[in-house]
Amino acid sequence: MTMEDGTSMSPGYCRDTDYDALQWDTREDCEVRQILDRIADKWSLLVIALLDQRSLRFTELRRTIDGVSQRMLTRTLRQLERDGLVSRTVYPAVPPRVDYALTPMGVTLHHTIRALVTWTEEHQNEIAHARAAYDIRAVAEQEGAEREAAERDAIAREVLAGGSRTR
Amino acid sequence: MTMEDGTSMSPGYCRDTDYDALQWDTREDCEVRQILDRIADKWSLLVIALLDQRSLRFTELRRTIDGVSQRMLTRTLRQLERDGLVSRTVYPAVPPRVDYALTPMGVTLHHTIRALVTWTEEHQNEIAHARAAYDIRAVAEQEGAEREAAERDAIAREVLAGGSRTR
DNA sequence: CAGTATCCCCATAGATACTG
DNA sequence: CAGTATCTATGGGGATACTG
Repeated sequence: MTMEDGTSMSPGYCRDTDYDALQWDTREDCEVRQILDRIADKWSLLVIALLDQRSLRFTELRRTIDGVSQRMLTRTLRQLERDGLVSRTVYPAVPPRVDYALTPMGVTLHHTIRALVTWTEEHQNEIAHARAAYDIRAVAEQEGAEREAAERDAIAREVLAGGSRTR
Repeated sequence: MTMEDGTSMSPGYCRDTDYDALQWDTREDCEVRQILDRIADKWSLLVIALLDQRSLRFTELRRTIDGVSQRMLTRTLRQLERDGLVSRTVYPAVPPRVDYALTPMGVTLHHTIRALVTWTEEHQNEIAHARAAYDIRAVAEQEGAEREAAERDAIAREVLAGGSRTR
C-alpha cells in the first residue's frame, strides 16, 4: 500500500473548532475541498460520466477517454473506489477482466454535477461576452497608461530643455 | 496586460467536430472544464461564498480568508472579474478603496454550487465509511500477499533442502 | 488484460520585495 | 490600501518499462 495520495486517514472533517458557515471550505482536511478536488481533477468527472451509462472494463475506459495514461486512469479509479463512488469487480479468468461501475452514491453525485454542467451550458455565452469585454477594457487601459507616460516624458523633456535655455 | 493565465481567447467552445454527449469534458478549451477549474481552484469558491453575503473590500477578503496571499487573492479576483462573476468597483480616494461584489451571474453560480456542498454534507459520513473500509481491505490484501510470499519461500527452501539430501 | 514501478517536467502556489 | 514584479518549490500528471 503505497498511500501515494495525500488524503489523510485520521481526521477528515472540517476543523469544527471555531466553525464558521463561511469557512466550510478552509482548505486541507475539509470534506467539501476533497470532493471538489476529486471531481475537478482531470479525469474523475469523465469516468463518472461514462460509467453512468453502463459499467465498463479498464481498457474500455482507457480507449474511450483518449488522452488518459494507464497510470492516471488507475489512480483515478482507485480514488473513486476508495471514496465509494465507483465499484470494482474482478472476474477471475484468463485473461483477467475487471469491471467498473458507479455505486448508488456515485449516481447521486453525477446528478448533482449535472446541475453544474447545465449552469455552464446556460451561461457560456454570457461568460464569453464578459471575457471579451474585460479584455477590451484591459487593452484600453494599457494604451491609456502608455499615452500618459509618453505625455509625462514629453513634458519632462520640455522642462529640462527650458531650464538649460533660461540658465 | 500580462495574460499570465492560460484560458485561450479564441475558440472557447468544446470541439463540436465529432461531438459526443459523453465527451463534453474533453479537456482543453471546454467551457465546463474551465468553469470547473475556476470553482475548484483553491480560493475562488471561498471568495464567492463570502461575497454572497455582502460586497467586501480587498483587505476584508484577505483578512477573512486567512491563508491566502496577496498575489493569489488578486489573481483569483481578476479571474472571477474576467468571467463576469464578480464586479470590481474603485472609489477614487486616498487611501484607495476597492469593493468586490457578486454579479447576478455570480449569484446563480453560487446557488448551483450550494447543491454540491449540500451533497457533500449529506454524504460525508458514507464517504468516510467507504474510505475506512477500503483502507482496511488494502491492509488485509497486503498482509495476505506477504503471508503467501513467505509460504512460497518456505516451500522453495524445503524443496531445495530435500533435493540436496536425495542427491 | 490490467495493472505497478520509475523517472521527469512544468504549471501553479507561495514567499518576498517593491509601488502608485 | 491595493496592488505588481520576481523568484523558488511542490506535486499533479505524462512517458516509459516491466509483471501476474
